[in-house]
Amino acid sequence: MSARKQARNHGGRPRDSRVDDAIASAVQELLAEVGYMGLTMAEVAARAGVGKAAIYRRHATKQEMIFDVLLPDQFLAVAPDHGSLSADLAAVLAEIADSMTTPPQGTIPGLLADIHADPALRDRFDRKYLEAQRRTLTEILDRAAARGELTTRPDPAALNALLVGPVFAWLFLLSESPEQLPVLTSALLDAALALTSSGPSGAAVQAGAP
Amino acid sequence: MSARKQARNHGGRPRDSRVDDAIASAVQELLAEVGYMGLTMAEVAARAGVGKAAIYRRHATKQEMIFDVLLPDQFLAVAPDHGSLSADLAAVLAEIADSMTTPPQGTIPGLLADIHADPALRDRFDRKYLEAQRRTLTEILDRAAARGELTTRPDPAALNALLVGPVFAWLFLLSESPEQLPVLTSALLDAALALTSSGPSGAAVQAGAP
Amino acid sequence: MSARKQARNHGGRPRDSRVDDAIASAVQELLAEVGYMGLTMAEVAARAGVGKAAIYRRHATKQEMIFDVLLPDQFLAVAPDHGSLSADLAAVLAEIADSMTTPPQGTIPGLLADIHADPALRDRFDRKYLEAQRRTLTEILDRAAARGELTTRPDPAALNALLVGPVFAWLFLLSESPEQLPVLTSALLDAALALTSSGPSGAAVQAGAP
Amino acid sequence: MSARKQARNHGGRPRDSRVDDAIASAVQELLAEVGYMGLTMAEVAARAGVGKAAIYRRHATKQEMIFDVLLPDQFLAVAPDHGSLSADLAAVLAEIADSMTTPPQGTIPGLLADIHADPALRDRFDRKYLEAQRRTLTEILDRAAARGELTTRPDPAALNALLVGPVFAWLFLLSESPEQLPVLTSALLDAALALTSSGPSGAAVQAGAP
DNA sequence: AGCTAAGCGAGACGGTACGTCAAGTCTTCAG
DNA sequence: CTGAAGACTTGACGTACCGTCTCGCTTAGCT
Repeated sequence: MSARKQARNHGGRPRDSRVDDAIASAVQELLAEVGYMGLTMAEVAARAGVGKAAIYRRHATKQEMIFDVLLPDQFLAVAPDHGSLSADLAAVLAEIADSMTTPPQGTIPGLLADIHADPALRDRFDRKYLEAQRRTLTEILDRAAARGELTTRPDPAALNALLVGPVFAWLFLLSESPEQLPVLTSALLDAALALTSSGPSGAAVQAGAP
Repeated sequence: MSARKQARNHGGRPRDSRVDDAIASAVQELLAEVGYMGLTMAEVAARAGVGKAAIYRRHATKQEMIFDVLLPDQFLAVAPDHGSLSADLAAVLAEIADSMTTPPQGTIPGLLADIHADPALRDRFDRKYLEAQRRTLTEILDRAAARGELTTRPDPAALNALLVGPVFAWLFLLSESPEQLPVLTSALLDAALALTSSGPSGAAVQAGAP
Repeated sequence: MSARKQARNHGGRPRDSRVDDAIASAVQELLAEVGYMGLTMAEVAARAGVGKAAIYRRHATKQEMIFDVLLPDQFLAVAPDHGSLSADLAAVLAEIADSMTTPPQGTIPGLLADIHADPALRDRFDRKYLEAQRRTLTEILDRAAARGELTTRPDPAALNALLVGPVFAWLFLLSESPEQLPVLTSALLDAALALTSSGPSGAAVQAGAP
Repeated sequence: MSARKQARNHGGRPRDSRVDDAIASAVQELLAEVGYMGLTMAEVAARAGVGKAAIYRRHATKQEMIFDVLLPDQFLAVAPDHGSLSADLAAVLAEIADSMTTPPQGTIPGLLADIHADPALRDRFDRKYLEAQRRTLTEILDRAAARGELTTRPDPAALNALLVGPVFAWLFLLSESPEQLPVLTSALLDAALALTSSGPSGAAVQAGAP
């Protein structure tokens, strides 16, 4: 996935997959030790017991390297049927929370900034994540519609933002403790479900016109 | 607010306030032109027609400078009574959306990363923003309670995350267009209000046990 | 002489001449310790207690730095009258020998290679050295002609090559000991004077046609 | 001559002599195109249609490779009797001039620098060239002495330096045109012969004491 | 009015990381 | 074992930026 172009399986020494692993491990360790900004390519190379050239052969820039290492290839790729809309959304929410709490502390904001700074990275992020996420949510909504659980069908992007955003905000904007995440997620689930059972701003209209 | 220590009112030439303005303008312009990562102190100084020392006399680091320039001193500081919980939340939401769309494109993620990288900046962010935000939300909830609009009182942090998170996600995680923000905010308002009128996980329980 | 452009004596912090000296000393020391090829900019900077940028502000490349440091500004610039052609030539020869034995062992061949590899350096070498050398030799020949010491006026370039070449060859092609240089120079002086007192290839003609 | 160790004539595939030629040609071409410093092993291999390993199997280092390719195996090895000292020296001079003008422009200074930087190369240079050169010059002087052409027998090293040095200087120190070399060599021959017919510093003494 | 401390633009300074590139070694597959 | 291909480690290069310091000058405000 990170390989720029896997050499035509003809001549030449093949890439050593142990090098990929060593780089990934070194990045993970160093991110945990020195943080996102403190990470240097020289240190990654040294820690991995690898030359800098071997890194740049795999990742065009430091930012791409971190991106490749931190972001797992599968993300919200599967949407197993849990039997109800509520259970499906809870599963999605759990996976979102997981993907934001597993990387070393403080790397997500750095990564996000780099993604916004580099169009190439942004494209890759889009194709790798957002697409899968959109697909999964659509599937879940389709199933719920088939079950007759939906009064109204919410905008997929809005639902996506509603699920991902608060978790991100809890962790990185409000700096609330990850352990207290359940406080958020249970409330969040209610809120999300509310979107599926009432008119598309009905509450607001009612509340705004007493 | 940005002055590190206003000179002992004794002798010496006073700070030139035109310098502060020139720096702020240069930062704004350059952020728009070259992006967050492309900003250099030398260029800011040159654009502002100012020496680098004059900048560092006012801001301890590059990150602090951007922080000082981008973040307005007032943010959610006031919570005028709009007559109903729904209207109050709508106002808050509007202010949040505004604060995230006015800075030059792509600066918010960079700023957030820097805030997470520097404890000093994080402290300032906390005191300047989160505190005011918490206070404002509490006030609004108090008023709503007094009006009898609350069935249950939601966790303030969760409500905060629910309001701020989706807007942030819409703009910076999903890269949806700022013009389409109303699509999100109207749905979001419904969802937020849902938290105030039903049991703390009632919907989930009901949906989970048909 | 090495300064690229001495800042208009207007604003800005002036160059610190101690930095120039520190660089020159470091280069000299390191050339003696690790040789021409073993010299690295990082080590020069470290030894001089100076940032690399300070070096590159003064010298465009590593090669130029060595050139600037090794080649004294004055070389064969003066041609004091020693009273006779022979004495003048002996003085020139002594200065040539001196300029080739004072730099750290083995730096001259490296420097010469770099001069041939870089047109810019070649130009500077030309203007700085060859010109002065030509001028000086011409002067000496003029004086000798005025004294009536010249039967024939030799080609200046040929005389130049005849004086410089053997010393260079002795030291760097044949690797003979510098202490034995007098063995060469005394013979060389005879040979050079021979060019001034006989017809232009007269000896060859005589020898070739006995 | 260039092979490091010819494989034990035991089993295995024999060296392909076409590879040697391809390497030599590639080096010659590339030296002419990109110069001494611009030459890279990767490019040599590519141009020769050969793997880098095949080069290193034949030459221990880049410097040795160039040395092996540029320096012909025979150099001043033979000293055919031309009938007179003058003619013999003229022949030697011609061969010297030839050996310095045939390699691609500017490679000689680079090669010389490398020889001084690497003791192993220096040894090979010594044994391959200087020895043969000394032997040849001694032979010529012996013949001249037998013919009675020598008033005094000059130091062989000094004579060597006197012959080689000016040619080198003309081409690589003064950057005079190779076409004009005859201007130098004719004068040079006179000067060299002067050493053989007068006292070892007689002219200098005479000139110095009028 | 003069003194003085601080401000000011300019830019050199030490330091540190980046990404590139070359040398020489090693590893695969094919013959 | 030779050969081509190319990945590997090592380490220098030259660039860029940060935050500090130094220069010569200007500008208030206290005495």
